Amino acid sequence: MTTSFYNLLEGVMRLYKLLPDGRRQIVGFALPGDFLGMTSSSRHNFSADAIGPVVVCRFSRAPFARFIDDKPHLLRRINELAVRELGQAQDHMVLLGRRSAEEKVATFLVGWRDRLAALGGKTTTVPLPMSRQDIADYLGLTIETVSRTFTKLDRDGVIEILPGGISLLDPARAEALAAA
Amino acid sequence: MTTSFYNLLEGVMRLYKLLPDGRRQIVGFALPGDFLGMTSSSRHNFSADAIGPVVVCRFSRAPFARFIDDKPHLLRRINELAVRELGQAQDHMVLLGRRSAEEKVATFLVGWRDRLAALGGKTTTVPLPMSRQDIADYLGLTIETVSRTFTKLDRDGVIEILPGGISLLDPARAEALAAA
DNA sequence: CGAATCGTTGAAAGCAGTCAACTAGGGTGG
DNA sequence: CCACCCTAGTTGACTGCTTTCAACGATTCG
Repeated sequence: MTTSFYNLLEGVMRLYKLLPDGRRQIVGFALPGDFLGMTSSSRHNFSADAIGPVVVCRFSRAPFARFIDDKPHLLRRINELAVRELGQAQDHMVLLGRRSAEEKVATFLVGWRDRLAALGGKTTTVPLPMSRQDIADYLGLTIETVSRTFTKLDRDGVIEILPGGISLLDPARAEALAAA
Repeated sequence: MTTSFYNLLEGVMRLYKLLPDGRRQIVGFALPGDFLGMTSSSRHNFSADAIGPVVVCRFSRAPFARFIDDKPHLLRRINELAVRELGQAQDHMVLLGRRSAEEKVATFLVGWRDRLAALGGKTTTVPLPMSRQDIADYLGLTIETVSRTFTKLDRDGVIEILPGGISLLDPARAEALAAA
């Protein structure tokens, strides 16, 4: 596995791991600006693929490592990035281990909105380029449970289901469900 | 939170996060040689405490950061550590999101045995210094489910429950359940 | 010897999973 | 143009794994 480092410039990617029997856990979604490839270096079946068209900036591993050696400043930056990702991973463990389906979905929607907002988008309408199966595999649920929970949040007036996304009708209530 | 870095020299610690309502997720156990404090720097309620007596080597954050700046070599080491932890975190996400209670417990026992073995211990008898509640909060289960699963594995001849630990009677079967 | 804590076990409930049918778009080819 | 199919998503009925509630046993400690 001669993987490389990537900088995602445009599009959305899913990062996941597979069990031998096919069960999948998506460990994260990547958005433009995200840095990929740190973790795939270590052993284990780690995969990433695009959701829709993407533009990436690819760095061969070895040359990149050499390049970094000369720039301790850059290494620090990489390190901060790894630590941030580690923190996000820990947050996600809390979600997977200790939250209900409704909390999971609400947390996902609010978090996804915030990430898109940070890239400079509107905050009420939230596009969801990934499939329900992707969301299910990210939240440790089944596709049916995700669908039912979306419907419930819609009926409750928290969100409105739109083609290709949702609208956060009641952000406060959604954030309450996501309360960390 | 002026936390510091720590190097655990002796003993066992639990690292966890709490939800506002008290739900707890243990994100990892630390053993001698483990490096703590990278993630607690970032915001969020992150806690760590000792399971039994511990000996740690403490580094104040600021001086340590300055010290590192002069040693790019050391920074690389730290970075590798962070990446390794990130990989473990991803493995644990798979466990929390996609595995059954029995698989979770078996995976935990095999993994814990391997970590102890790496520190130079026997491999058949596995001491478990943490409580059932700790194990439950690590695996995203309840204490009752953990207890029942232990009992089941015992009845099935996979393990033998001992005071303060277990014996891996059938490592092959346990590893099959933990199959990653 | 209680009192307290930890762990185990049982019975019942509930949340999410499974199985299956149905709907809605979207693309293709006749 | 429309019939057809294929995929994604929704919904329903039911199952079942894990949780919840509760009692009991074991060990420790004051």
